[in-house]
Amino acid sequence: MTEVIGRRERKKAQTRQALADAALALFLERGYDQVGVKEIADAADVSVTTLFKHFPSKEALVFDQDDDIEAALVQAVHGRPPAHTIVDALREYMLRDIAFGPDEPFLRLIESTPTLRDHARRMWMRHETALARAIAEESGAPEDDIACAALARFALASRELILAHPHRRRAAEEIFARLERGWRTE
Amino acid sequence: MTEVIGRRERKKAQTRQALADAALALFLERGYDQVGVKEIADAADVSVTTLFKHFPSKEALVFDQDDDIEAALVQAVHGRPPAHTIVDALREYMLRDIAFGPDEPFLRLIESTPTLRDHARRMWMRHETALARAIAEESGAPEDDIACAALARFALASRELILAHPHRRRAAEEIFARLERGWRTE
DNA sequence: TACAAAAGTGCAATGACTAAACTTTTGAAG
DNA sequence: CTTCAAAAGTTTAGTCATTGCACTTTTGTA
Repeated sequence: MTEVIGRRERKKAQTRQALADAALALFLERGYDQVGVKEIADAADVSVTTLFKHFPSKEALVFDQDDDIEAALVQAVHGRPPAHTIVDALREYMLRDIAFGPDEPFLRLIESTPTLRDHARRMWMRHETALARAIAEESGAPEDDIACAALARFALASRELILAHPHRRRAAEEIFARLERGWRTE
Repeated sequence: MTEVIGRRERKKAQTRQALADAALALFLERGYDQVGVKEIADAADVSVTTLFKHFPSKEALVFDQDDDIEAALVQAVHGRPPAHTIVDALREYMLRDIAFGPDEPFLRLIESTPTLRDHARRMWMRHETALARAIAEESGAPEDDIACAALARFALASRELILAHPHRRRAAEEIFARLERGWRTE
């Protein structure tokens, strides 16, 4: 019983992966709206019903690994180097995420599909409260402090802006420098 | 020919209004998801197809007068009192909008319906570029200046935050005071 | 081996939205 | 007052994502 993952879970993960892969390939090739769920299910050789057992929606097929992000985000704030401010930590997280993040064709797919754009935004904003709480803890403010909530929201909202900018590092530095000035505790 | 608006346009506006009214009444009574477009069309005594000629989507029925906002927003920045900074203008606009804005049951409807929440956010964010341009013009920055874009985005994004806060005026003042500090030109 | 849970299937339905072809209303020009 | 084209509306039939239901197959385990 050393290997907890049996054939069952492996197969499950396999079909899930097959679905995500098939979907992404088709989407990149012909565009999100030009591909039906039926086609994706066929390509992965499962039924449409099964597809929806693995993914709650068509959009979710594109954002395979939403999880982990929240933990990483909170960790970035709590585990930052001692010399760094909270805003520093947020800037560094964003830069790291963007560098190792998604490749260009993928970004273009999302950018050019309103539904996916929205879904991506939602995905990020879903972590807003968790991030706000982490910030509040670190700065000793009450849990529902409005300034902390605002900082969390603005930091997350800046992601899209940074991604859209030709020179991402510079954009991130500019934005977070201003946030730093506004949220500095003196 | 002094009155440019004929019976035609009046009738058109009438059906449009009838649809919006019927929709809102039904939504408030039974909830957004519990009302089908068919019902709304019936209540306004038109066909479903006609409904979609007037409104591009079911959600749009709730946000009847999206227009004007953008103009007001830009005007708030351009026409601000000489002593006011851009951030002052944005804060005042938000406070004014919230004060004279939508009533509580309406807000609760939107708040409690994910689809509508998203649509509202989209609605506001659609004015982001217009606002960013206005800010850039007023501060003499290049049209695509990243700091101006960020300020526009953050100001709009703060709306939801302020609305959710028990003491809205205080929340707005706190947030915009920090934006002021970050975006001050010295 | 036998059995229950999990994974998958097929089918029918719902509900938002669209296209196409057709009818009625209305504004305006002759 | 008639005529005519555009605008507003209707019907019908469809597409597409998503869900519920009843059923079969696979797989882990007692």
